[in-house]
Amino acid sequence: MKDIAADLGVSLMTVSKALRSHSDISEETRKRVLQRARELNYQPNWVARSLVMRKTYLVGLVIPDLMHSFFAEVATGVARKLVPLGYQIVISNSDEDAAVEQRQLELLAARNVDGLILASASANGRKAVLETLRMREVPFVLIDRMPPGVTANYVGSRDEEIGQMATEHLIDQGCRRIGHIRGPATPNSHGRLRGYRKALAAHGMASPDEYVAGGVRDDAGGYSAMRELLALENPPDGVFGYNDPVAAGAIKAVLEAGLRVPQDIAIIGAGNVHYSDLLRVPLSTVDQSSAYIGEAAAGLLVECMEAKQPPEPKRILVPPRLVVRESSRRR
Amino acid sequence: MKDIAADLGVSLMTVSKALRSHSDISEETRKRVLQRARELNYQPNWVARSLVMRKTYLVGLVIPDLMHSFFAEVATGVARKLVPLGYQIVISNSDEDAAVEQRQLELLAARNVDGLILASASANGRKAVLETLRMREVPFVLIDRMPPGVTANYVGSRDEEIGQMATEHLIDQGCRRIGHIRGPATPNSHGRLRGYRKALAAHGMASPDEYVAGGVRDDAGGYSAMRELLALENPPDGVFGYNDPVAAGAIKAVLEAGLRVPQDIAIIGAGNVHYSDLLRVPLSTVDQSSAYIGEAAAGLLVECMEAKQPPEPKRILVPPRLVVRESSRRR
DNA sequence: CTGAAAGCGCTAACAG
DNA sequence: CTGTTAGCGCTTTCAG
Repeated sequence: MKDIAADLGVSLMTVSKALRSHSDISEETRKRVLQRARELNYQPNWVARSLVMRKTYLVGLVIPDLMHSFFAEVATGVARKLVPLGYQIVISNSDEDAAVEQRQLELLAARNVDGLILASASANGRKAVLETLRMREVPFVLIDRMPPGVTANYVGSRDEEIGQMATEHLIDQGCRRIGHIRGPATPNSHGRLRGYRKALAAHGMASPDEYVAGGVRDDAGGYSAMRELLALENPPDGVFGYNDPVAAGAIKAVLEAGLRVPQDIAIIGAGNVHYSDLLRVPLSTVDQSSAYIGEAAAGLLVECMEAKQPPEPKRILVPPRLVVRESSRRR
Repeated sequence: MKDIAADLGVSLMTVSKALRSHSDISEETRKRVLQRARELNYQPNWVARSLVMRKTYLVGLVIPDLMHSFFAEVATGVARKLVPLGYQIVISNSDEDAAVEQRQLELLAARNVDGLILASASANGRKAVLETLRMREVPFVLIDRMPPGVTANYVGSRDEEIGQMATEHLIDQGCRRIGHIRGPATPNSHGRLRGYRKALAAHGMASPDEYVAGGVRDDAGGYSAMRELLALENPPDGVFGYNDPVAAGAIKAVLEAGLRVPQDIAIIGAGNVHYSDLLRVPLSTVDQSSAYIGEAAAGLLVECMEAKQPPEPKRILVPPRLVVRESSRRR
């Protein structure tokens, strides 16, 4: 900028204003400045600009696992919304580790990101994380995981409804002994479990404790949990898996045991990961609009970032949608 | 910082040095400063620090598609290497669009990222992108896609070897009419095709043009390309798909046609996406160590960022590894 | 061991 | 319409 100013014999301020098409600069000077800037291949220094403007156009996205198709989709949705507005995304993999997450959040805050989207790994109770953010007055939106008893912006799915929908569907397909492979000890997992129980109760069906296995989140976990279920005296004839990877692992176990899906055991998952259709048996699932969750969270965040006063926290719950494929189709 | 200094009756400089455990500060003052900093919940402002230090601890990662399991793995590898060193990652989805990519790169440069890792969407010929980076003197490492005729840091896989390995394997399994579903017009795709041809030639087998279909990169593309192959008078009995999604789509088409995999048609892909084992028929593949590619690229980048003089460009080619699963096991 | 001065590259506020 | 002054929050340099 200094160079441009010197070359043109104008002041630094004139250049600064011209470059940002500020109103009070004559058309002609502006053109000259822009011209020279192009010649010198000048690009404004965003670090300096951020410092004085107190705005970095950086948004932090903290998720537990990039490789999980759900979060990759969320990230894509977030980007789709934010990039056209000039923001860039700093991504952090917390690896399901609360300590890592905490450190990353502090770093992001120290970097003065304009906002944060967080799928917290420490969702189970620990609220310290959120305190930090509030103290620093960084606008933030939680996704997917909502620590109990906090009020904050949140975008997620209706877990109880997911569990109910999946279980109802299995009942509908004629399953009489329905099992569940549950997720890790998180609110999501509890919600889906609750939905599962509720649906069974509504139909006057039993839900023996031994039919609920797991506490897992990936295909390896689903595989071994399913093996436990298969070892029961009277194994289930329908299983609702916490998520699609778990359900996929379950299918693998069933087939390995020489049984058929869905004829002997019907299986349904949740999440509609993009490769569900390509699995051993195309997997029925409850879709939770992952990309849309990302977009909605980003939209909410933009509102917060643009508002002078922090607006009232909002909750957006995306309704689930049943996707029936071969793994549960019995009639 | 000003507050801490005032509270303690020392100068701003003393605080600054104490906080960074600079050597020439008495143990005692340091402790007092640290103490007060904790009380006030002080966090250094990285924007200001970046401005004066000319170092942001930000690394840009530009990839064509986060949802593609390969790039998600690469990103994970990059993070695993860089985060412990205090860097954070700004991620950019170019969506396979050269213009978007160009704009994002310029933004990242303007942000003064310390380095860049780039899987370029404009790999086919256009070198303008790289010129930009060199002009700005941002250290960068290319991954996965190498524009022809440039010398730059590069980490990727040996595509020709991948093609050869896959094809040899099919030959080995007794396939006599081997087809290929090729990828889009990129160096990678050409390399794999070349490897395919080379392997056939080495065994004195024909590679009729009609056996090479596609120009696709995802499962939908693989599906329709396979249907073309199946419509031939004398369809192949073994198919090498450009990547795993393509191969998975091909399997779907074969099964739908009432044929068996691998008995009627053996299929192999490349990339070893993490769900390969869960597909309709567990998919044989050529592993290209995606996460390792990310780590290696990050390592190379760190070298460049830390060097005073830009070091000689290096090329790292990760050797492929055959992973045999059911989709190609015929004996 | 401590601090005063200068400046990173830029912009907001106001004066000409 | 243009320019001057001050300062964003921090660090480097060098003098006490």
